[in-house]
Amino acid sequence: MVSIKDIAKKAGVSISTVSYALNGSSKVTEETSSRILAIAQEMNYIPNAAARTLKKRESKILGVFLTDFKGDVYGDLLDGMKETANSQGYDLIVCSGKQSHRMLPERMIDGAVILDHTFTSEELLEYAARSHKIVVLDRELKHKNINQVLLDNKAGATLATEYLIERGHKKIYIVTGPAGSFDSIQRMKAVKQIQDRVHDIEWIEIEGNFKKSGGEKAADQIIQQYTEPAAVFCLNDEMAIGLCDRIADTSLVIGEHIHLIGFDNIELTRYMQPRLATIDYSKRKWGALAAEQLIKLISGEPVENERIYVSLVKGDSVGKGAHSFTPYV
Amino acid sequence: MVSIKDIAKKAGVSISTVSYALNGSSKVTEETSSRILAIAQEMNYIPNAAARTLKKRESKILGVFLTDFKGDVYGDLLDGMKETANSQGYDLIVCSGKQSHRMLPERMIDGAVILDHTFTSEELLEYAARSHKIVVLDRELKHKNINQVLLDNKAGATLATEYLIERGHKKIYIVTGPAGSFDSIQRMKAVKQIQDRVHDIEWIEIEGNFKKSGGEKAADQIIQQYTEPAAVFCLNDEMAIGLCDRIADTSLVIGEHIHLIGFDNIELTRYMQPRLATIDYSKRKWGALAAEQLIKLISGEPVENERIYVSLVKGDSVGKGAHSFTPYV
DNA sequence: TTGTAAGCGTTATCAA
DNA sequence: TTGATAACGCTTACAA
Repeated sequence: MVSIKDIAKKAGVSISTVSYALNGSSKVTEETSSRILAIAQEMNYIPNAAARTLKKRESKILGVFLTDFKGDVYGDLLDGMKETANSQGYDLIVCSGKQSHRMLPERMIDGAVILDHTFTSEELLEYAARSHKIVVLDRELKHKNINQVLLDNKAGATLATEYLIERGHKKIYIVTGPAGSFDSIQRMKAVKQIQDRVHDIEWIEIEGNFKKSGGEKAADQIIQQYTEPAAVFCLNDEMAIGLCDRIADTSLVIGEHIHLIGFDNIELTRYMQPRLATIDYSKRKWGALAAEQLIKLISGEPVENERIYVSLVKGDSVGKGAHSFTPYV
Repeated sequence: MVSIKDIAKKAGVSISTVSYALNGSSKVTEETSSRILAIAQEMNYIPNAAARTLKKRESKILGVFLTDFKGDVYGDLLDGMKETANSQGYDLIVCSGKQSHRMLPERMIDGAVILDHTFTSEELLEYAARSHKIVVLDRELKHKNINQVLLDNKAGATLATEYLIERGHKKIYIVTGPAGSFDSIQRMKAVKQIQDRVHDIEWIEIEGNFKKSGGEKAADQIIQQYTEPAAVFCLNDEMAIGLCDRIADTSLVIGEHIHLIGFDNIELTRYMQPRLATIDYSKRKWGALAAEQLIKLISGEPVENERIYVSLVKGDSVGKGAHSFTPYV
């Protein structure tokens, strides 16, 4: 491995001169600088990241932490993050799993974006207390080293629920996320506000898990209880897909007997028959904003918590209900 | 930031004793060791990765490089890789984009898995020459520091093509990948072998790009030329999906007028109407094997190139052709 | 069993 | 404009 020491020897200068030349400092003459650069090139010199990180106390790397690599939500989110990070001179790495948490406290990365419930909030606060910079996408956390970029869950859940009501449905199932999930809790809050306001509707809550299996289990219950058309708000698309799968095995038809809306507008929903109604938001923007906030945090700029806006995507998975002649306004 | 120096001072021992204790060496007495450990705990000590990496000349991190984060193929592949890596004491990070290439030569990671055509083969050989360890998933490359874990593309393409022929189709479109793609070239080789063998079939090749847009463009051509039912082998599922999208806008029906098979068996195909016929392989196993081979390479164990086997997934996207009464055997 | 000290490859301060 | 030199935080001979 060739180091600046080797270059210095070959060029007949000191290592500090080499370092300056390599870093484009104006302290060395154009002449020596270009001579050193040429030698470095010739010797196939490549700097050592660990040494640089150790000395400079920064790696210029941002880490994103995901619960797993499977989620369909992530593609655009990560691309948005990468683009922003790269444009500001940072590299982005994606990590998953308990083992990888160490990257942050061990200072392998300069900051972290969290979309991963395997981090407890206490853990994150601990890192923040050690002055590590963090952007959370999946919870609320107040600390000067932590910034939030959250979905407008409440607006989304309100849009979805009101859409079902507007379409004349009077029996509405809500399939929730797993118990502790922030997104699920937020979305449920919005649903409950509507429940308090609108009284002529039968509400049935089913605990889900944000995974396909949760939708399948919910479907089983709904099928078993089926007496008349009903609407279902799955708090994410993946469960809606699981639910569809299971319904497809019966004589019930989505959009006719079961009226379904999801949340996330993942790619797959576009290919469902009928098209799944859902809540959309720009995943790319979400990622870009998260990276931007993190970099600001790192450079000590002041940051405000941010919010990602959502919109309703209509779809034939929600048909007209028996009571659509008395629309809710 | 608390370092072993601080611990040493507080414990009244030397830094080397602290280091030994922290690393569980049997060179220090149980007594001092536990005292040191307690102090470290109390001081919230966390080791510095850069320093350790610099000194030990290894990071215990494996990198995977992907062309982009969007691909639908990656979830299980990465999970398989992560699982194997973690079980062997390595962390896994996922990188994408030209900028991130430096991770390997700058020794941030101990080795790389490549599924990313933004790396040229020359570039990879250069890294290998610098003794960096690499596993390639998307090309053939011969070097003692490079190992291949490749799909059995030829077997897959043969299965797919023969399936179309068996079902009695006499006019077969092939939609290829982008010009330089290794997978595309390999798959085409298998197709061409069949072309040489089976003569009563009309073959039409369309250049694609392995993306949805390629399938859409191919569809346009096929629709325009349409006179009688035809079969199409899209060299990957994504193009098959794009093709379906476009066909859906016409009066032609998949499985009746257009008989379609893809390659990859991505998640989405299961939700298509009708089910897309395709070629399946275990993405999880692929990832696991890649990680395993990379770790062997790093530890200096001998490795052989590996192959991932594939199988045919039938689907109603391929109906019977007019000539199915004379099956090809 | 513990301590001393060298060194991993950089950056950066201070003198020359 | 350049050079000596001291860190950065850690591991690991070798000495005590």
